[in-house]
Amino acid sequence: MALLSKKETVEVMDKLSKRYPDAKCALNHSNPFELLIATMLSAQCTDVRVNIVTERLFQKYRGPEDFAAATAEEVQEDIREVGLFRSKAQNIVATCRILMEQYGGEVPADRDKLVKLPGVGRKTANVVLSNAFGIPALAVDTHVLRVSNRIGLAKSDSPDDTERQICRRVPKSQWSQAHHWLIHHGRQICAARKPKCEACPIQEHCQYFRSTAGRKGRAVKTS
DNA sequence: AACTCGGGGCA
DNA sequence: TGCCCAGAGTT
Repeated sequence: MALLSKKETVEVMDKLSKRYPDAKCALNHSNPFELLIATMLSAQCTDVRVNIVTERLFQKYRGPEDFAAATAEEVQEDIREVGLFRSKAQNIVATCRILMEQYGGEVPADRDKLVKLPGVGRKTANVVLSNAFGIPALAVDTHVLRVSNRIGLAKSDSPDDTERQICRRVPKSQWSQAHHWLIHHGRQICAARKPKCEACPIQEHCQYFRSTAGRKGRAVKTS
């Protein structure tokens, strides 16, 4: 099965953008520091209140200097309601102290430096690089991998290869948004287990849908 | 590449 | 309960 054509790719991105106009959610921070913290907080968190908690957090802590001066226990209490608060509070405080001590209170626009921060991995680093600094990086998680391969935006089990293939077809100006569209689509519609193909905006472009049409209800291997 | 830690959501 | 993550860190 061939990859999507350039023209089809443009149409798919257009439809996803119209379907998920607010897909950026909590990650819509142009400020690199707030984006970094918001991304760390929302990682592995499916609680929609994470957006509210994040905004509230930035009311209290204005910058890395405020987090660096706080205790992990204090921050933990501020983010308690969205879960995973223990390690996250520690990581946020530790990361901010490093920012203050080693990077002059600024978030480094460098992947190697970002992933050395406690609690910051490859995916968080890519989100910050692409969204806050406009640096070519597209974080490929399980959702992006699955959706991309189903619709023919990529054909690979490797996140790195998939990233390259997507970046080769999607205009650079859409990289950061494409990431959120694909993730959002993967959670809301193109789920691993029971994909809601009947509600899919890009159904006619999807190779997976064509290959499974008329076989609804049957267990389908998805990965 | 495979495994562990981690807390919540959901069937 | 068991299974699954808008991951990271370690081996």
